[in-house]
Amino acid sequence: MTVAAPPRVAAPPPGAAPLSRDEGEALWHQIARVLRQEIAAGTPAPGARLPAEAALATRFGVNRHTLRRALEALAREGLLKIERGRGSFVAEDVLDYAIGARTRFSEWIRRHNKEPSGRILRLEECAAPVAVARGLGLRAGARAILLERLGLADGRPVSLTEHYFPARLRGLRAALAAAASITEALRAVGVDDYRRQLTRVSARLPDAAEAGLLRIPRTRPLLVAENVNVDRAGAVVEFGLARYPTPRVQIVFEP
Amino acid sequence: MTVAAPPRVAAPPPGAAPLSRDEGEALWHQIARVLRQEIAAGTPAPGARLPAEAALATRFGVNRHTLRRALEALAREGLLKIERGRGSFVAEDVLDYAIGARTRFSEWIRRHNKEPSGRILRLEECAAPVAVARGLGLRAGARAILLERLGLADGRPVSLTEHYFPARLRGLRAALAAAASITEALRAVGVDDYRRQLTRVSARLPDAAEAGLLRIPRTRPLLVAENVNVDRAGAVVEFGLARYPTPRVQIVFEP
DNA sequence: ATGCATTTGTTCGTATGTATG
DNA sequence: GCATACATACGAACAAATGCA
Repeated sequence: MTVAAPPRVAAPPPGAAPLSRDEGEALWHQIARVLRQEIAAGTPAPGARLPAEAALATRFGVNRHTLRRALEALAREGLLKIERGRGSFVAEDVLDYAIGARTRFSEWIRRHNKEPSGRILRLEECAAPVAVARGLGLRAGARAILLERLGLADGRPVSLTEHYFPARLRGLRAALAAAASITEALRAVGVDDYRRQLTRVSARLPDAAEAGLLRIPRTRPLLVAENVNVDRAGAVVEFGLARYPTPRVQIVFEP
Repeated sequence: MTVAAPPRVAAPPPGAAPLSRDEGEALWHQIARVLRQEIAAGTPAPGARLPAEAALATRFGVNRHTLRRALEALAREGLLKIERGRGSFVAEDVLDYAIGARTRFSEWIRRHNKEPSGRILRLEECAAPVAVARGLGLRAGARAILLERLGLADGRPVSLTEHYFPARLRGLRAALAAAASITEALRAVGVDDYRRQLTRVSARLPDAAEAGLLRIPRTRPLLVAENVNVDRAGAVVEFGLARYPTPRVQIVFEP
């Protein structure tokens, strides 16, 4: 009675293991398992876009509905982010930056089981911009030492920081050039302890240079954190201006 | 774009008080004073773009150089932000949101000498999304009470918040509908004190609905703060998800 | 500014297999 | 055997958001 419709419309998967169409595991469940495995293996990488639903459906030889069920499941698990009109993206693995703790960059990165590295972009004496001078408690245009640095975790950029120091810290510039960390350089000029006094957080879109250095599109906001560090006596020793790419980095505050 | 009559270089000002060309106060100084007054009066509003320099020069009947001196002065004062190729903008008056303090919305706004108000957008029982359930310490899909609210300061939107409460707090939904504040509603169901346990801050671009409610362009990032509130015994009583428009709002951590 | 291509979201309809009573 | 309910799977078409030239 029924018209003999073609029962097998589906194309076989090209290279990978074929899906079982037996009565065992549902197709969408098998697909989710395969994708979950691939994401865990690192391809596609965090933040990367998956092929379009139509393409994936073709790859697995299923209808788009079936594939969508698999994606929805992964999105519910938090492994994917689906954005209408744009595509599906592998979730970023977020680096929590704990404010308040006396954390050095390398410690922060290592706590997330990643390898820290960095690159000094600038180290110079300059006139402090207005906002910086206010933070450092200097008059506008006063001399300051500026260190700009790109921080990486497993080779991926995660921070772009400007550190301003009052010029009264004699020898600091040379110490910064020689030392492996800011803490160490400060200790070399007699500041053996300091703490974060205040942090102000905002966000904005990156300019072309920032986007290039941090390897993000210009539509991805930066978290911008200004902070003031003081020594034990309460004197300001550093004004920091850190830019973090979202959503790779989050700032966490735990009183 | 062009105003009524730009025929001559030194046109008289159209509607406002004329500038004095005596040897008293410099023209650019008078112009700066007028603009300062207008900005203080609220038009143009914070964040708004000023007319182009050429248009302003015409309005005051002065050369563009003269006008630029006035704008530069205002920019140095921090009242304006001049962006090459884009225009001059009235500086946003930043609302510092102090994290860590036990701050209620109305207190926060009043501390900045503005009048707080708000609008409840949603008040309903729903299944907690994954991230929320994790924050509340519930299993995924558990029932929760959701309150979504738009916060305003002097009529301008400054926050868009979702508050999730565990359904175990019986009667809370009615209390929220009746009470003027969340603190009050919680007290009505027996939670007489709570504190912020953790705050996680990120940023992203707004979707169309968020941009509309907060009255910002879609290219202006939001600060997104997730926070967990616990009662005196340490039990979670609220999971909050707040979205603040930048740069109108900054988040400040002060340990 | 406008239109176009791409991509996800939604809603129809159809068919099949399994479990239940 | 039959009716029902439910999950699975496929097909087509359209709606809506996005990005780009």
